[in-house]
Amino acid sequence: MADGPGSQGHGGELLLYLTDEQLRQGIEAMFFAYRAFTADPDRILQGLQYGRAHHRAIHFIHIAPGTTVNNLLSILGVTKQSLNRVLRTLIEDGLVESRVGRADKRERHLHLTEAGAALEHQLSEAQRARMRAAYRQAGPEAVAGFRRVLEAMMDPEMRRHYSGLREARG
Amino acid sequence: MADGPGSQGHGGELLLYLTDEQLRQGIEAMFFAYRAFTADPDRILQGLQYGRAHHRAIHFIHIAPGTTVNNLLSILGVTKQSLNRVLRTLIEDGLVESRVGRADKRERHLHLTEAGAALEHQLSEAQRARMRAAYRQAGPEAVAGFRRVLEAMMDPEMRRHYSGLREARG
DNA sequence: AGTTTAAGTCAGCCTTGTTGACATTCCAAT
DNA sequence: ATTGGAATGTCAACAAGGCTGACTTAAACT
Repeated sequence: MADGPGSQGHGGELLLYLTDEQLRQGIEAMFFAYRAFTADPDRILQGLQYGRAHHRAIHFIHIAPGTTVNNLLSILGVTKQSLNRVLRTLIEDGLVESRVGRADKRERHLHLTEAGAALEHQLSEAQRARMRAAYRQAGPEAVAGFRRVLEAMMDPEMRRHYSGLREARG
Repeated sequence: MADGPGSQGHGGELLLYLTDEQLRQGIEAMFFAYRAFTADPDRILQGLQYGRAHHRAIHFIHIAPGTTVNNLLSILGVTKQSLNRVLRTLIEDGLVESRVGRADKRERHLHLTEAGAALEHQLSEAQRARMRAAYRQAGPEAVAGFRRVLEAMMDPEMRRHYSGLREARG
């Protein structure tokens, strides 16, 4: 505990960044950063009838237009009952469109309407603005490290859903 | 969208890491990584009667033993009613001790009991294990960048509560 | 003495997660 | 053609953990 990260002990940086104290600081940084990261969209959604769950659904429908409910379920990691409640209000409010599948008519393919895309843009722009500012402040090398650590932290199954890898490494 | 991060266009890395697509990938990486990051403690708490709210309280009481209820409130960013519900069960279950302040008897100073410290260690070790693995995989330079970006992303008021800065820069 | 502050409590509401049971629709295999 | 299973949707009930508002108690400040 007394051995802070600034210490220039014999171990050098190669080992020092793995001390419990360093790890604890990383844990706390994740907590505070994630809180800030969700704060802006939360503020926007507060005015409407929506919450974070709606944001997540809108985001992933935007990323993967035409995705099925089942696929969205596995990405979001919630029950179909939870997702359905959210999805129903979004469809009722005309933000999301549910199209019956052609090949498999049991499936519903989800798309954003124009209004849905507009809200998506508003929400994501708020998040992008914060991330853009953080990226600018930290610099490109820090950003590369940031991404590497986050990717290493994900569960392998979740990494499958993570579109960043497809684009970045493809 | 067609311009992935791997593209070696004329802009070079100095500008390319600020494209909307890059930012979107950062946003998604935060989402999936944070989910993984909280999954392990959540699993442990599921067996007990506790949730993520209890974990947060235990964490910050561990970091700042003797902290007052009001201080904890401002760190966690919840209402006293919400915190009180959590705190009450932790005190009843003998994980947290509430001591009347000496200088100001209105204040209650919070401490973990031995049992509380044991649970804290179990929870934080699960998180440290994941972070340690990610840090190892990404390397020290990536870790430094990771921390820089997270710190830049925090709200300034939250940065006050963030103990990493005190230790790292002090 | 009167006001403010710290903490706690009660009641009620909302969002978002959970189970379990069940209906419908459709594909696919027998 | 019928049956089995998969995908979807719905109803009901429940819990965690946020929130607001109103109110009390005790202590400290002015």
